[in-house]
Amino acid sequence: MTVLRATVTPTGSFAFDLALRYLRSSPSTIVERVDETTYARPIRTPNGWGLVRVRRAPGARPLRLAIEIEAARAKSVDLEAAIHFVRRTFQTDVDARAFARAIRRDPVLAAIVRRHPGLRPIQIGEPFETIMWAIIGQQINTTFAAKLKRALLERHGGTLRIGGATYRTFPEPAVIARLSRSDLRPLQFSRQKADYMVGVARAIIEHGLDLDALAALPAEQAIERLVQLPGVGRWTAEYLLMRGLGFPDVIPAADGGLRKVMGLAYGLGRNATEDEVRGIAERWNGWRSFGAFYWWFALQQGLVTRSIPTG
DNA sequence: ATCCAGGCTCCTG
DNA sequence: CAGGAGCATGGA
Repeated sequence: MTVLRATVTPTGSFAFDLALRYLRSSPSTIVERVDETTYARPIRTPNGWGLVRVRRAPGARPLRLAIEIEAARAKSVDLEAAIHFVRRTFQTDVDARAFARAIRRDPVLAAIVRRHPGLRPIQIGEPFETIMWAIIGQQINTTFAAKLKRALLERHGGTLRIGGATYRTFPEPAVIARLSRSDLRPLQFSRQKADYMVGVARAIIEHGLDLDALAALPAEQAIERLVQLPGVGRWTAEYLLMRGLGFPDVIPAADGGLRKVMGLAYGLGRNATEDEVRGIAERWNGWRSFGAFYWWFALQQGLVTRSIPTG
């Protein structure tokens, strides 16, 4: 059992406490263990599996993140992979000041950001976990979606044992690719969801679909490819780009939660339409993912109960 | 009870 | 090409 440590310095204002708060109330947080001070989860590295822990580095100003990775055997510990994972997950390398400048054009969003500076679109595990979560979450309420994800993890996930503790790892594409509809129906997945998930896993395993490689494409091209997969519509593709591939300027404008919270915040007196969400988000040009994430945060934290005054 | 959830596909007219 | 049913369950 070996532990290696490092620190990561985010560029600009970064609110680790807000990130933890979001994760603690998020239904997708199943693999992770998150408490008031620490984010922990198993990650797959080129050297093997390890457990990453992230905390605030004590006393550091400006804030730095203290990272450690622990593995069962010394040769499995991969500090570089852990650092990369943390930078990607918490989006520590983006220029947050440019975001702050950009959203001055929208006083409603700016009012939220002013009270909660330093939030960034947190990524969900590896891109495969993100797209599985997106498909799981299609149409159903988030409580039930969390139940399905937990069932998937417990039935088909792997296990990582470190120092007497046991952690579950999200099932890899090869595992899901070997399943069929009848394996997932008993876990309460609909036939469609089961087919979509197995189909995406098989596209990866059998047809060479490389989700990570999509990050190098322009957003519209990446979306165009993703929506060719059965069960992946525009919402799901945009969700993956924003929450799994680190695209800074993508918004799943059809999202029910966004339509609800933005309709309220912008004083429409009803849910915003997808077109209205896209229209408002044009004001965040270059940073739509950040804006969308702020509204999800606002929805989740109950920050918006009426139209937000902009005086 | 009825409607609708952090959608998508397939079918109809 | 717009509109609606069905999916599977649970919360409001």
